[in-house]
Amino acid sequence: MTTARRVVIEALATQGGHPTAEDLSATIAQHHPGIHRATVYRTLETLTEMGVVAHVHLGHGAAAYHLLGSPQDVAHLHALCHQCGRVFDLPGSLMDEVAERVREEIGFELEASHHALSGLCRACTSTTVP
Amino acid sequence: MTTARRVVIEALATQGGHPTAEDLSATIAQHHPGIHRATVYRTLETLTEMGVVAHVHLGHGAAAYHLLGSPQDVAHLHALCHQCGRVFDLPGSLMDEVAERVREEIGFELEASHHALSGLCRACTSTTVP
DNA sequence: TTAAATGCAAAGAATTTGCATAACA
DNA sequence: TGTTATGCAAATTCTTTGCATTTAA
Repeated sequence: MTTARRVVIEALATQGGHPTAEDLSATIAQHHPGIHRATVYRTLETLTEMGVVAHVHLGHGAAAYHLLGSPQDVAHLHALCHQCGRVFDLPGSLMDEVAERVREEIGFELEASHHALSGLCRACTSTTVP
Repeated sequence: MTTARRVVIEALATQGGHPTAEDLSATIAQHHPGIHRATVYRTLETLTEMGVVAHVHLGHGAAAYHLLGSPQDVAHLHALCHQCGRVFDLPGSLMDEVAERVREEIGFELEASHHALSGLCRACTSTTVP
């Protein structure tokens, strides 16, 4: 447990929303200028392997990191509106049946929370009417 | 309809698998060295706006492009194994119920095929047993 | 002809890597 | 003390942009 790791975990615990590696890197830079971006990336990778954090792929590959097992973690899925970019939380059980079906059919073990779903949120749906 | 667009569409029709913009760019470079990478990217964007092609976000942000309405397009979803990286096709209707539920609950219009699902494929599940 | 598309080169972002140094156990 | 992690800078990879030129309609 090094300083950098403590700081990264702290940032994950503190920062709300769905911070990307770059977001975290930026936040950390403010309070701990000494900690290099590369270290943040490497630390996130290490912590992921250790099972302490996980990430969700939102749009365009910007993965959002979060602590595992934290109070606010309570397994949930994400839906990304590709119009306004907002992220909506969905119940973690939403895909249970789908996962079950995929498991039976092709033996694929779904990790539903690892990729966001996407589409249009209510607000953008109404705006988009041509 | 310009040369570049014809070539991009041709590449999409020809190239199997789930080519990324970079993949397409590379393929095209072999047969049509004149066509610049930037043009491929721009063309893909344009064709997307025109509704001719679409892309799926697989892992790490590398979007896979495909022609819309092509015979082999028949609406389907993708599941990405994050161990071996292979992409599996799933029936397009798989998420219908989920979409319905999300629509009712938060008014979110899901586009299930726009992001891949992810998890472990059968082969990797068995290999991973520690 | 005239607007739109292209090629080029260069700029950008996000992320990774090699290596010497520093910190942890 | 001997790894392992870090800081740094530079390299990569993927993608976008400005602008002059070409092309299609």
